[in-house]
Amino acid sequence: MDNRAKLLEQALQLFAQRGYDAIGVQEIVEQVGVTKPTLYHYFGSKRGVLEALINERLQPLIDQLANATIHANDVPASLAAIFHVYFDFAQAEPLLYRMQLAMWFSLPDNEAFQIVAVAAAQQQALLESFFVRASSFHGNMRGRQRVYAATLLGTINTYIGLWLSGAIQATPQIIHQAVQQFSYGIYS
Amino acid sequence: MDNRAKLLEQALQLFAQRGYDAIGVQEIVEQVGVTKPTLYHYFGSKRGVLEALINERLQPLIDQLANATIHANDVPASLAAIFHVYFDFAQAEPLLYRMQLAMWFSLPDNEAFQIVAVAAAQQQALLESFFVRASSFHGNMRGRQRVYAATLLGTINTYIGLWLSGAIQATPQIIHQAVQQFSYGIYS
DNA sequence: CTTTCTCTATACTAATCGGTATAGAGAAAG
DNA sequence: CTTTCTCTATACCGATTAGTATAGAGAAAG
Repeated sequence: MDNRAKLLEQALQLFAQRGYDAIGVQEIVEQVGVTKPTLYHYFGSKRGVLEALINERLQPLIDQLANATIHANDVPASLAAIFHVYFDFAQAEPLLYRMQLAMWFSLPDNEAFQIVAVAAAQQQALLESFFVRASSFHGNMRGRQRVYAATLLGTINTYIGLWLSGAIQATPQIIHQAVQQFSYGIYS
Repeated sequence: MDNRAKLLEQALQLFAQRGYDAIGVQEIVEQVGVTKPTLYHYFGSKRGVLEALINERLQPLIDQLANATIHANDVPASLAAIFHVYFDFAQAEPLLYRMQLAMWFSLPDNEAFQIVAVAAAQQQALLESFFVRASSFHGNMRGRQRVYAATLLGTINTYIGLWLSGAIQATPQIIHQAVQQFSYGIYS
């Protein structure tokens, strides 16, 4: 593992543990065993470190979400697929997901929020366009894409939060229940 | 308004805008027009400022929640009351609620999280004991208080998030829908 | 053999961080 | 009139912040 990858990994560990603002560049390079110019060579700034982390490691989630939202003819099946994408990703990258979640809930004027907001907007857009297309099959969805997308993400994150804290397991039954719970808000 | 109240109010504005870690003590006192020893006289530390904010301004939420969770014989009515407590409080103190929410989602080793965690644990405890008492009327709830409390808070925060962002209004119909959506995860 | 390019260390900057020692101003109490 | 208590300012503390100027080591290319 080269220094660039080591720095990225260590930054993730620290950001996910104490938060972006609470971590100094010095602490990252010390734990890797290099010095600051090395970090600034690869990433240019502290912000650049987080941007690289988000762009490189969160991209698979976006890609798989794009895949899961292509078809909108079988809404319940697509919803299950979407839940699976998030659960699988959170299980594969728990630290990254926790960090991204914390930053998404951090405040609008915060630097970390602004960086994560780009990736969050992509997810929101994919989900909204899915609901727009689904509305050609379910008339009562029309014009509610934004609320649906946000509620869906809220439900997903509630369950992932429960899983991350060890309160539930990520069984197919639980995922099914989460889908059902969200669906109740749609079809009613 | 005395200096203590001014400092508290300005700290809330800044914490809710850019986050606890991103704000320095200097910035708070400058915007109030006093100097650091004044702040340290009243609060002892930066941490003390946030603690005062949480203890004094978040207490009404805890109190009203305690009220709404006393009776557990009519579960749907109590759930509606709980949702109302949160919605009313978020409407009365939008900045405080946003800040508390961001800190609750910040990471466990973060200082702000540890301060908010106390108040969050009180809410969690009130909700859990409500579900425990409700289980004497609904047998299938037994042993699931923790998951129910977390899911309920997740649903509430999803809807409050939607309201804070202007995507929905806080109508009785919306609150009813939120209660129904959460209930689906319980009774099934 | 020389030049060029990539990477990394030493040593530094100005600014800011949370926090404090000291002192004084003003009101209250004796 | 004096003492005491509450509050606030000046001026400072050592530590840390993000970021950089300079230089050198080592490999690759000519």
